Amino acid sequence: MPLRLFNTLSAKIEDFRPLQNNEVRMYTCGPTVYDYGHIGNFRTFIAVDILRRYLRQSGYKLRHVMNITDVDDKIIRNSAQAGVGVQQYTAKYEKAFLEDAAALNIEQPQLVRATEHIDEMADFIAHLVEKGFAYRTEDGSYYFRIAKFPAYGKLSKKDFAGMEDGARVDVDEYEKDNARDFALWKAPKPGEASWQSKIGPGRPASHIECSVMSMHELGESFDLHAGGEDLIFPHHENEIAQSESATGKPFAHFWFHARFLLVEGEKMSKSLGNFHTLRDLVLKGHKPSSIRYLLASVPYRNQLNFTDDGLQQATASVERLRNFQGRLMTGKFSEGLNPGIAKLAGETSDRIRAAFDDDLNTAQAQGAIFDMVRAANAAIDSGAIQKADAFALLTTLNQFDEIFAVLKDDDAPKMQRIADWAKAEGREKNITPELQNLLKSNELSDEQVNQKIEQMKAARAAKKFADSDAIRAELTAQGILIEQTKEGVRWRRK
RNA sequence: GGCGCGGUACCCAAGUGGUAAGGGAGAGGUCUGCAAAACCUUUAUACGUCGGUUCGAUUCCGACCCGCGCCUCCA
Repeated sequence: MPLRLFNTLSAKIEDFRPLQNNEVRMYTCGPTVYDYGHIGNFRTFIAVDILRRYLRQSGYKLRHVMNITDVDDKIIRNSAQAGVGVQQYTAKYEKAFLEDAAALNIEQPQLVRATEHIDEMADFIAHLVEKGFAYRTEDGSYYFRIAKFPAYGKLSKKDFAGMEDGARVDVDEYEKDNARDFALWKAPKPGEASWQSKIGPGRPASHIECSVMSMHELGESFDLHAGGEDLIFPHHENEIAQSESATGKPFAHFWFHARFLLVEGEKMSKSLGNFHTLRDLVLKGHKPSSIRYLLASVPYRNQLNFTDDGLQQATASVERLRNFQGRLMTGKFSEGLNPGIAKLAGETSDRIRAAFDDDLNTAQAQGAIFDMVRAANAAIDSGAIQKADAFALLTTLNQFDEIFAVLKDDDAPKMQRIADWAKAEGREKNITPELQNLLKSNELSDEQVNQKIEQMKAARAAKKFADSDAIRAELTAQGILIEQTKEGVRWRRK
């Protein structure tokens, strides 16, 4: 069964097949690096990451490009306020974004930057002017002439016939032929970053970079273009208009949009005080894996309500999966195979695949894996699991985690890095006791913990329970959770 | 105003024209020197309200109520 994906362009769920052979070419509208990334950003990028990972798991080769917008109005404004150059300003936030994405196990696509493609953009605009799709105004700005592209509105399902009334005309844009015409290139203004180019001095307007860079890297027609739902209009609509006018060919075939999330039931906004960057959340003591899991839990086209409670629940779910994995990896199983378990693992694997094939239904995939966890745990308890079974179960669990990417327990070092950043930035007051508690578990190395556990085991064997309890208490205080099970002592970092 | 999405148990959240996945939380239990953890079991006479279609609707249609999104910078 092929992957079926919702395509914003057709407004339908369609079979996804690459245009060329087995290679998927996709482009993501990446961040504008003017501030630290917030969880809304990361919901989108995690949705894309899930798509990306699943395409690879499905056997496709992948060419995935994402832009970094490193010049725009906000950047110019903020860097001026901060009193640093645009370059220096964006470098800082690009680095932060990439670190945060990595903390969330978001795989990094090939990156392209707007400021590194100024010449290509100027060429592209010149070409549009030649073909009559764009025009220059007296101040040296360039605009796209919407009247020349009748399909305008096909992505956002807007009908622009006779809809010019109500559109505001910016003071700076008094020379536009039509109020809906959008900027391709902005003439220089005093104090703003500006480039020399074959179409004159200035800087690229907000939509041009994605058209130019995506086609530059992926070709005039490519498979998939992704971003947040807010980009449908005007950003992606404008990209389509520019690109298809320039080439006369269909631009992206699939348009993938992630829905906005809510925070505590309301739209996330700075004024409501529910605006969370990833770093804020970590400083409050939330693990990156919990955040990723929660953001991945609700299928990308549904509204996701991001709450503190949800984060706790996600943490518990991840723990359960990790415990299950730990049981399988450390358990002592006899040689052999139980056909019932092999069947369970196989069926679960199919269910997971079917769930992702169904427009990336992550919630269904979770349902499948937890059904397996429950049945397999019961089987372990009853002694029905043998070595080959444990292996089969782990294989299915890994299949799940190749997409979800939450099993590996490396939260502590990631959180440590963010704590270190807070200190370096003079934000140590934002480091909560909750985070400090979690970081404690990072202080002991695996060897140190194992040593302590050997001491504890020895004390228990000698029935010196007071001694063993003392060691256990010490480890607990260090954030190390001890589990004494039939299969032996297991531990993990809290 | 235009276009669109959603309202499922205490919370989060899938899903289906034939009477409801999964997770969390609660309760009970197993294991254990104790504890913790882990594990198991259990928890919706019905899916916003009211009508309609149907042998049968939570699932289709209509109206209404409520929440949310886009139309303007925003992932």
